[in-house]
Amino acid sequence: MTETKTDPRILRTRKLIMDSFIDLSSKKEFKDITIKDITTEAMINRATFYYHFEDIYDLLDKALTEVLFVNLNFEDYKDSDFDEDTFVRIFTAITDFQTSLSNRCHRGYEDTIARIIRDQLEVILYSILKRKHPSDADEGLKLSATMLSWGLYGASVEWRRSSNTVSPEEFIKTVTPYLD
Amino acid sequence: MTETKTDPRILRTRKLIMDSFIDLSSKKEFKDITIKDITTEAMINRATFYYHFEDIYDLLDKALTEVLFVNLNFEDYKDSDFDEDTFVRIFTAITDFQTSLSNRCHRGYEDTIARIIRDQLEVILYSILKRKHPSDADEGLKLSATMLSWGLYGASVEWRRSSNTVSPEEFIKTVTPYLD
DNA sequence: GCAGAAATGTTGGATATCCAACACATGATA
DNA sequence: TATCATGTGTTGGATATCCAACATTTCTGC
Repeated sequence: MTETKTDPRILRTRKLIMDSFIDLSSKKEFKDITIKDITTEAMINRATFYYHFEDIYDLLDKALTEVLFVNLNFEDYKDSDFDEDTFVRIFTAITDFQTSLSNRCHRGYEDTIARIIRDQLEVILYSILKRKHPSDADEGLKLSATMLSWGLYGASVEWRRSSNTVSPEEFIKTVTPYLD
Repeated sequence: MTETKTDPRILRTRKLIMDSFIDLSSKKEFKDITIKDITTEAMINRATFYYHFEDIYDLLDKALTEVLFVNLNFEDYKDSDFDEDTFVRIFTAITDFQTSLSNRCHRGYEDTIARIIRDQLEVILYSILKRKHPSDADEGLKLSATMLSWGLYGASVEWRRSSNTVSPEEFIKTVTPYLD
């Protein structure tokens, strides 16, 4: 393991910035949030922001990735099998994430959000597949993970379109019988 | 004015420490809270704690002073006269403060808390008296402030003893007619 | 009582953060 | 167009914070 622990100041500052950003984004449109707004709320210097993030889009990216990662709560089932329960939990995490975002104001960044969701899914799905088929070629596993992540994301879009007529659990369970 | 603005890192760190302490003190007895607990929660190094506070008693003192200061909300009436309304508001702030403390676990530190309350009151009362009688001797004003602060604190003890049979407002209004 | 563990304080060198200043871009106003 | 205000991004020197190590005190179990 390349375990090189990061300076706690870095963790703390990133957390302060991300928390402030998430907090602000529930009060303002993303386009109206300035870097000064964020650093003021976070009680850190503006220069320090640039020590951690390229720009505000980089922050958007990393903050959403972080939130989704927490939502997915990977630790809970990283050792479990690729069963229906795991599948349902992942799907529910996605829909929860999107619901929480719809309360904030990220209009115009749907494509960014979609990419973040698929990227995170891909990483997780690959690690599960890899454990199930340790000896298989990486290319095949990676492509499977990619396709599954697109599929899951697509399903979440479809679920949103059906506007809550059925719970995420019910929704995804209608397809799990066809997966193995 | 000797306005020398303090480094924002200092303000931020003190806030992190105090907030963590206040948070912890709602979950544990004061005597069971260690400095490591606080610094872990605050995400700061233990050595940094000692950069800001002598020890945990110093923190208790400063944290309670800060909370009481916020409760008193001095800015709101620092320009107002020493009328009944001001008097009632100060008294209410004290009882609110003590009520909030009774939910936390500071048993055994009643004397410390009492001293903090009187000290804060004294500062505020003196500034109000000084504005009302700018030309009077400081000794007299200071002694008046001291006596008033002891009196107000004593009234709050008496009010707590009467265990909520009457609101703080009603309680203190019964004596205001005798003050001028 | 005694030994081990855990908490308190302290220190010097390493590093993240701050500040002030700067150049540049953007948008509003006249 | 020109001007002013506001936001973005960058830099070098100053400073708060971190770390690891240490000595000391206080707690805990036997």
